Amino acid sequence: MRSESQYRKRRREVAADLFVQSAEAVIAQKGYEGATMHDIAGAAGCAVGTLYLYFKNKEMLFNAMVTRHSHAIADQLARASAGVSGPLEQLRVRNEAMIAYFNAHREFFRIFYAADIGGRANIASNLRGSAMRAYLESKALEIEMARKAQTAGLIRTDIPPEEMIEFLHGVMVTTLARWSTAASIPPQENQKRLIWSLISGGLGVMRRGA
Amino acid sequence: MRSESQYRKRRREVAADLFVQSAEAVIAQKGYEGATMHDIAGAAGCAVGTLYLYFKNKEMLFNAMVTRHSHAIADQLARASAGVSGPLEQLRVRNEAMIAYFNAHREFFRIFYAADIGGRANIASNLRGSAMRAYLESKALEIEMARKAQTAGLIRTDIPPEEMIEFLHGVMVTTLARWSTAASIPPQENQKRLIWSLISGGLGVMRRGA
Amino acid sequence: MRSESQYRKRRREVAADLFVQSAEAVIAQKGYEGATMHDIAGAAGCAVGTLYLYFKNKEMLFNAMVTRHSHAIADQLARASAGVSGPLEQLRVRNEAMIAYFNAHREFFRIFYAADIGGRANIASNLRGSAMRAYLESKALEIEMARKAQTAGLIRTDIPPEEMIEFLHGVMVTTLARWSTAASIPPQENQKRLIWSLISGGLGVMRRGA
Amino acid sequence: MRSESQYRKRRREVAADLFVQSAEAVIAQKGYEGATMHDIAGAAGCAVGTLYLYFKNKEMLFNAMVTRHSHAIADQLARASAGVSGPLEQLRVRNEAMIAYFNAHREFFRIFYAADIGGRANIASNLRGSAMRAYLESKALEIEMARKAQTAGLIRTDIPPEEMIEFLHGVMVTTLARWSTAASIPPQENQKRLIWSLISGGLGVMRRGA
DNA sequence: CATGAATGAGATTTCATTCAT
DNA sequence: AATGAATGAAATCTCATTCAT
Repeated sequence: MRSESQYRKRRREVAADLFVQSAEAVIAQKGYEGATMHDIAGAAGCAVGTLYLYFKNKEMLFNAMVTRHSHAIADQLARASAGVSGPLEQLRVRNEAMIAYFNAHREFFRIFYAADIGGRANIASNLRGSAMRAYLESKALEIEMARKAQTAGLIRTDIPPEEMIEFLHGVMVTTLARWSTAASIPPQENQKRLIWSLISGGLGVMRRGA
Repeated sequence: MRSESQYRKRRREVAADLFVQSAEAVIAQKGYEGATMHDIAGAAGCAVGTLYLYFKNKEMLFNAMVTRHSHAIADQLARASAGVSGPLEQLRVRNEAMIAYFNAHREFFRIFYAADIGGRANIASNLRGSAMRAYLESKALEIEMARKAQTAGLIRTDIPPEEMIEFLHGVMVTTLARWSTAASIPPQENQKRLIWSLISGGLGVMRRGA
Repeated sequence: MRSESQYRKRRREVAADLFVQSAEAVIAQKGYEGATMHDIAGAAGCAVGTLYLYFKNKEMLFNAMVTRHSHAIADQLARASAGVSGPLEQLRVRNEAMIAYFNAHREFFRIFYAADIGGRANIASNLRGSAMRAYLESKALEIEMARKAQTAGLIRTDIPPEEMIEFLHGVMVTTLARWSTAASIPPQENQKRLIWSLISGGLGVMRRGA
Repeated sequence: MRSESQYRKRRREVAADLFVQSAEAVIAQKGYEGATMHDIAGAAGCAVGTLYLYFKNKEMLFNAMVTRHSHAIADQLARASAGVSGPLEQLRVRNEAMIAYFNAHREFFRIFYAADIGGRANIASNLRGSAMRAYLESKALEIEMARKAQTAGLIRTDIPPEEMIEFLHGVMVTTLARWSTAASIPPQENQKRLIWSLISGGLGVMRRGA
């Protein structure tokens, strides 16, 4: 009885995952509005009606997609910075983990940034669920890291930590977004080095007296 | 005859401008797909059919919108950096001009970044017209400035100038985008100082030996 | 300007009427759920989208249909009983007017009784607008007539006037409903005589002593 | 073997009854089209597929529902009038039996009258099975009773017995239908008295000379 | 017998676009 | 030039029915 139910649950989970991935592929290519439920069903190899057995409507399917990635990313970042000491070093490895995740799920990023940055209110507003919570918690954590790094004299102190984290995300996001649509991409190690280098020192404007 | 034609052309231009602005307002609020031609006509105070006298279809109306801003921005940036000497200083004033433009046309930015960064292939691909050309020329100009700044020893040299300009744009874009949806925004002078400060020095990571 | 607007309004009214009539014909044949918007558009000789220019949705089209008839019936009955004196006589002519209306709009009746008597809560509940108001006012008027007829010693007094009017409606309704689906119908004068005869005296059960 | 089969048959009968009752409850609340097979299965505590083991499709389930009640009603009426002598008295007790049945199965009535009176052609037409036969036989019986009552001088003779029976049914049906949706209902004895009183004498219009 | 996941035809509704006035 | 009524393709979502387990 119990194991039967467990089996069912598992099967359902696997199927839902498949549908989310198909949706991802289609939406990445055609955009949210451009992707029809028929397209998605076609990509998943099922009938339209089947999608509605797993997701109440198109929006919920989209939400499920974002939620899954949000949680996965939060997990990855937490795992990456777990064994690391030093707030700046933590920020760095989190950044690298993010880049690694990006390289594994490039399609998702075009969608996410579209929704995140310019997004239509309706869609963006629906991220407020657990996905948004995970995102905000993750960000709060990093702001705390930045603050500690400032206190420890590891980074400049003339800019509030909130702005620093936003800056850090911004650099990563735009760079990844650019790569997500690019024909060729530098190897992952170079990506990490370049992005972190820019985050660390920006244009590296020389002091006049130097 | 000629002046008659000129007058006509001018009138047409003015009307088209009105429509583009109306479209901008509506699209900023409802997104590209969410904005109907009826909405836009309503906002402009004309009938739907009239829009089609000025733009072949919805996409061309969108294109016109982007094109106008692209050219306006290119103009503003060129004008700003005209009387300035020194490549780094030129980059800085261009950056400030961009921020000024943003503050004057905040609505447009949400649309543009959505289309530019994560955007639907269909729309993004349509930017290839004169808008894209203006954008690319402007970017090429700035890359050249960065290269000169490197040669002049004004900025670090371990990163190719192309990446530097992308970085510069990225920081500006994400910051402006964040502000474009924010409830309250810092005064323009602070915006300029903060953004340039981050672009110049990033997190300002301290050298160990220092 | 004014006359232009008047003309438009009139045209709209006429078109809406046509659509309502088409809807009526189709719904009478296939029932509310069975009648598709495509069917109705087909019957009206227009495209589906056109229906939505006149009615917000299927339900509002149905509502418009009922409302129009409700008002028309109330008008007819009021007109019929206007020049008549004597409460019982008034009830009789109203009854005849109803029968006349039925003969002119037989299709509508099958729909109305379905909605009125057994109807799905959703649809019935939407009759609460002006249609329901007209219906209830008309009924209240008749109850008052029945009361007066009792006071005047024209009809029996052992049954409350409310029940009498419900009875009167019931007899008329079921008889008309039966005829509305029947292959052949008695001539209108016979209809009136038969219905009123039954309403007046029922089965005419003889008193035992008689 | 035989008893085994008997047992099976009996079990099947019981299950079918349960399903019909569940369908009744759901349809009464949501209407025929509004009630989904899932709803009904849910109400019955079985899976959708199971319903299809007992009824070929939704329509047959509906038919089974009507058929069962038709037969039950016919039985009740026959039983009620069995020990009664006098055609008019038979009609009266049958009427009372009907009212009793109604009070025991109020939900069913809203459904039945909807289908019977205004009903969708598709459903109404499907009553032609044994349900319709039972109904028509019952009606024929009552027409014969009315004819006898006329011959015996118990009721008026100026109206054909067929019309009288239709009238009798009409009064009962509309009154019961009204009560089936009403918030409060008079006690059953009063129901019987009121309905029969109206059937017997209608409005009781006084002869002028009286 | 029972199950319920899967199917896909079909219904409602929207909206870019056209064209007669 | 301007209008806005009309169009109809296409999208979302529902639900009766089937069938492998």
